[in-house]
Amino acid sequence: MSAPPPPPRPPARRGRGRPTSPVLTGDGITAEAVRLLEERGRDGLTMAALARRLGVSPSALYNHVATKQDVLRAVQDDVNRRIDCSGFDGPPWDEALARWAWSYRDAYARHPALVPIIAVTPVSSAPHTVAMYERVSAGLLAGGWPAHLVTNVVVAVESFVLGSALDTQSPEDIFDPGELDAPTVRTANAARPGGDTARAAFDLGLEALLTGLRAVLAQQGPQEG
Amino acid sequence: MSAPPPPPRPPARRGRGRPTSPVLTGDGITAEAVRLLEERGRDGLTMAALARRLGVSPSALYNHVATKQDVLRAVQDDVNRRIDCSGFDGPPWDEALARWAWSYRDAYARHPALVPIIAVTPVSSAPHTVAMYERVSAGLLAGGWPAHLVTNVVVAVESFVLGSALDTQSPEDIFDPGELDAPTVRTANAARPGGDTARAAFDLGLEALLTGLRAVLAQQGPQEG
DNA sequence: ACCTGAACACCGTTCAAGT
DNA sequence: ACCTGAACACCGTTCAAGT
Repeated sequence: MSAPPPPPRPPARRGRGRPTSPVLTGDGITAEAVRLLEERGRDGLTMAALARRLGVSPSALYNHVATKQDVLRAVQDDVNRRIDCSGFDGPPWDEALARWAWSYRDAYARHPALVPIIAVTPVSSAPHTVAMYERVSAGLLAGGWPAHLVTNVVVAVESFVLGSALDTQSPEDIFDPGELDAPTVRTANAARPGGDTARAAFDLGLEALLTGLRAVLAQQGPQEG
Repeated sequence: MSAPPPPPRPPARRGRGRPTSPVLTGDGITAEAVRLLEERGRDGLTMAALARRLGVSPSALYNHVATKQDVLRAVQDDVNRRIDCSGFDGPPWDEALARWAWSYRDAYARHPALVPIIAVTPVSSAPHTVAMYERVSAGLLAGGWPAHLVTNVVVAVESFVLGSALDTQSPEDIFDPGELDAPTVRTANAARPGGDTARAAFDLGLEALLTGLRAVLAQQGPQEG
């Protein structure tokens, strides 16, 4: 058998004979990866799929990123950039924290695949992520929190937010015991109001968490400003 | 080239000529999967690795499980079985909830790969998981919580627990801004006490959450018992 | 410097063939 | 009924070769 003719190629984007601007850039890869993740989900974001949408061969990506993990980190930073930290510029810390938490949850509800990554990824190469933490930390400090508790407050709220973001993905019947014997679970399910149940649970938990944090802060006594 | 001789095989576990008890069982696969996950982590749990440790070819597993997701679900239920719900048999609901939350967090800190799974997996084929929810729900109801809030309380605490379990996997320097400009983040990092920082954040958050939940319950007024 | 195409060492899963 | 071994359609990544 002779080799089949090469398949038709997408329109050439490169110049001929002389160096031109590169087809790919790091930012272009990140932007396309965000779209791909939103459209096709975690399993849809493959290096091959990403390359195809960029009109390039998979190996070309490796001139711009070292690994797929790199791409995910960049996507992450891009998502974090859009989280609303504006509350920390004026309103009281608890109100600001609530606004931040809602925005944070909504962002990761759209990108649940990123949850296991942010929990583990160092922040040092993610400028927008660092900027977010800077604003949140400054707001808490200005709100009267002692410096030694600031990071723990951030981590506690963040843990609740990320867990809640995962919960938004759960199917409606997740607590249906099926054939199994669980009368109280059935009772609680039946009594739970319909609608956006993940939202109701987040609302309850966030209110409780903030109430408790206010109590903790009140026990600390006034801080130096 | 002639085919190379077959490699030496592990000691035969099967009888000859007559039907014997099968090499594999669903429970045996689950138990080995738990060990593999603990020893080699998420990426170490492959169907091929699982089969090798069971002395069997990968395709043999598919006589007992439909997909790898099945294996993960069974592992999950096995992990949930060991979570401590004993508090709900006597102590007040808030104390019981705290004990449950700590035990739950510790279990998933050992199995962070399962976190994205439990958040999304229906409970109907997981008997130990249902039994856990049954005890927790009954304890909250007995503790005075109105039925329509029970599931939301469970989900809120669970979200915090699972997010915190992921946080236990974060590297020590996760908040180090590196070259980036983030003075308040630096201040907060420096003031944060060393030791088990994930534990300190969980402790703070859980205390706050429980304080807030007590306040929510107090507003509800007494319930029918 | 940046891209292509072939290749490598894996995945999870299917299926005909054996006993 | 339950296992083997070959095969399939993928992965992420590397690398020599081209311009």
